[in-house]
Amino acid sequence: MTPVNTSTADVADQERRAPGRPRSARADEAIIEAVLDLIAGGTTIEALSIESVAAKAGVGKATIYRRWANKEQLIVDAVASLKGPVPQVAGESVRADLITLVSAMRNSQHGRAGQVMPCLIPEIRRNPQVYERYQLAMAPRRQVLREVLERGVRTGELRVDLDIDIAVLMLSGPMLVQTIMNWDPNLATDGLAERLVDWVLAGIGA
Amino acid sequence: MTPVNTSTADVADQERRAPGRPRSARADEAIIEAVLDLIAGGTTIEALSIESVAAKAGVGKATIYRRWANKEQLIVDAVASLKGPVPQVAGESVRADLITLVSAMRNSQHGRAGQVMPCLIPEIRRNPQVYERYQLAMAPRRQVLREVLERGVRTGELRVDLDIDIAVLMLSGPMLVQTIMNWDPNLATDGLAERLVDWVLAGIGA
Amino acid sequence: MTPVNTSTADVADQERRAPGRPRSARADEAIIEAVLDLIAGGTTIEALSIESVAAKAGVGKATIYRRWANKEQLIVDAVASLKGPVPQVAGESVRADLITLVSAMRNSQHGRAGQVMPCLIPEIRRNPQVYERYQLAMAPRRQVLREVLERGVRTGELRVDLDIDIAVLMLSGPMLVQTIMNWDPNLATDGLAERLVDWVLAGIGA
Amino acid sequence: MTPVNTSTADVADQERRAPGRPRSARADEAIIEAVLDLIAGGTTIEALSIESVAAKAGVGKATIYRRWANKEQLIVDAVASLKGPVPQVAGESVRADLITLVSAMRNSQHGRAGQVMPCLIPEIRRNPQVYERYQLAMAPRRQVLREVLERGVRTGELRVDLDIDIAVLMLSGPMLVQTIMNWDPNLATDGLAERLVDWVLAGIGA
DNA sequence: CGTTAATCGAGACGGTACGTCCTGTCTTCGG
DNA sequence: CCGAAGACAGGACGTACCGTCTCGATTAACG
Repeated sequence: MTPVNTSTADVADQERRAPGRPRSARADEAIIEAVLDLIAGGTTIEALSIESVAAKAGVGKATIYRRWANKEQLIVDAVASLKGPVPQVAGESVRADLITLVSAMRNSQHGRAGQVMPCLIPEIRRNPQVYERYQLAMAPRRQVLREVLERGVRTGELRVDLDIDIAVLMLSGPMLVQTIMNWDPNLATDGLAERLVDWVLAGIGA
Repeated sequence: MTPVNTSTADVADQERRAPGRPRSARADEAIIEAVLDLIAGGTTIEALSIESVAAKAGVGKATIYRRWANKEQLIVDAVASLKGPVPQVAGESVRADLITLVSAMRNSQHGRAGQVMPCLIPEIRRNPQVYERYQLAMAPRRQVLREVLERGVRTGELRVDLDIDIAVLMLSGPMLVQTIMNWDPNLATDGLAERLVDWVLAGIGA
Repeated sequence: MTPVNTSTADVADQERRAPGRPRSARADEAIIEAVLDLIAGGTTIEALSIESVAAKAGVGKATIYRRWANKEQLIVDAVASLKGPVPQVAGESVRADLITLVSAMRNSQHGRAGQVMPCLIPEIRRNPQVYERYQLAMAPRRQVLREVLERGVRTGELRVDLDIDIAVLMLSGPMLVQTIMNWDPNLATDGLAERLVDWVLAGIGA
Repeated sequence: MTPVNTSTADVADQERRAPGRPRSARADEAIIEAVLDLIAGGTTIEALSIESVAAKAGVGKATIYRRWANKEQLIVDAVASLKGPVPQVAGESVRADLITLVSAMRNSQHGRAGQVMPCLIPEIRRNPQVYERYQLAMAPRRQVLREVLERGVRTGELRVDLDIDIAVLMLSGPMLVQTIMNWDPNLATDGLAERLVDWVLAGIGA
């Protein structure tokens, strides 16, 4: 109905520009920045009101609603905008690379991103659009992890019959539940990456 | 100030009953049922309004606020009410017991509980009270897992230098992220417990 | 749909009171007072916002909308509340009584009522409900005028074939257009009542 | 600041035309027509939005604001555009001429003009500019009435001590309040002009 | 005949108010 | 004292307009 989020970028492949005054890129930035500042400043995600975002960004409410249909869409976009760069690995030993990646996973949960992501979990479950967007943002990170594992199989550092999917899950899952939900309060996250990787490599059998 | 959650059950050890009309147990049940029905029926946790709960339960708003201080407390209690029994293990092989427990973890995420729990994650992070309550509910389940692992170390089925905390995290984390967030959409959860347990036992090193 | 303006006074003839907390009489007064104060304070009738009324009255917006469906209804009620008492006549000479009544018509257009009434004319024309209410408020005043004229006919001070309706219109119309619209800017309203009554009594024919 | 209402017509006496593209006369007409259509179509004057006018006229909002500073100015111009011709009198008897003029007053309140004029009363009271403009539009009509009355005094048809100002008010006021506000719902406006003129000529005294 | 400049339509901009909904508290009555 | 019912002050929602602005395109007269 309302042409929400039909930014000029989306029609960049067409020659013709939309009629009327084009949307302000400054407004886009100001709104996203306001969302992130407010959340980082301690505002709960459900206490985050569009009105406060508009006020903080120095923007009319309509300017927000012209771009995003609701709060969730806005927050998802805001979060997507602060995903740091995909972590790079040294490529020497598989163990070192895995530790790098698992540590990066922990670190990405600090700062602004870490405040916001857990709040999106209910939305991820319920809204397929949000879920898809989340998977899209995660894909390159997961791919790096897969490549390290595949390299390990090739170089003989890892078992030849390794199921990559399960291995990715085994390396990501524990660190995520620990950082996101503080799963085991007695477990420090500081040296956790090394311990996890070593145990995963060795297994726990006798 | 307001005697929130001072239900008759909490003062059952006292001889003296409170004066006046006792609280209706039917109201308690109706309210909890209304919350669970609404959430299972697709209502977002932040879209869940006390007014709709009161209407669905056929109860006045004050009757709810007399028992719970706010929405979160109510939801936590509602969720706590549907925790199934702590899973029992056969006690024969460690591997079989672990599979039983990890599968139980998956199954508990189906039905109404599975709909509700992920919605609490933001609350768990923010509200220490909710977090404590959640840990309390999880403790017996985790304890069963620990005991199985400890038994495995004693019987020699598991390595003697096993770090129980890490092992618990490695067994719980992957299953949780997969069931709660649908972490890897290409990964079926059906035989996942066996595969996870086997990989954890064996490790992925060459 | 919403039970607007179903105040307790309207069901006073019924024995049974409405369930729930009764509406606050203090809120009623505060709202009406706020409207009148704002208008008297120079606020245009179309610039008068429900939000400003609520703020001035120290009342939630919902408390206003619970009683009045829209701004016009509210203003009409506010105006109706400040209609002064129906003017009393001495009853000696018809001329003196007519002057009293026509002067009262002028005076009622001063102060707060005079600021508001003209603003309602568009509404009076368009909204039958508002029109009816206006006629109701005017009826007793018009009745007094009719009675003076009828008495004049009986006592022989006025012509026996006098058309009362036309006479009322002739006495009211000129004063109203002059006070409401400032019809003739060169015409003072000070001694106007006497001049009008005398000319009406005498006619302008040779 | 903004050159509002500096239409080409206003500078017609200057030799030099303004540089750039001249204003579109079609836009002027379309805007005025849109205003009148909307008001005649039942839109309240305060519900009349510039946006709806622009949409109906197929014109940009700026094209309206370039010509009129605000809504009131626009409406006043729109109303002024539909004033009919000043009524002409036969010049035979004063009574017949007065009836003609008073009837004309009634007729001018039918059609679009009659729908619009009452809506301006609040504006007339508040805005001196609007009031002046209104008086200007009324002046020629009032002048015709004055001339008939003065002629009546000269020819002896009216009393020599007639106060023309009061007489004009007495002839205009009743008809206006009756047609504009439907002052007395039991009074038909059909033969009203004759009855009013006759009563005014005769007076109501014994 | 190309420049210049004000116009056009369209529509985004920062705001304000709308009327609705919900929050957590309160105030009434009857059980 | 508890129950339902519902009013209370407050505040966010998403919509509609306000009056201003910025676009690319159009349209004359001037040079």
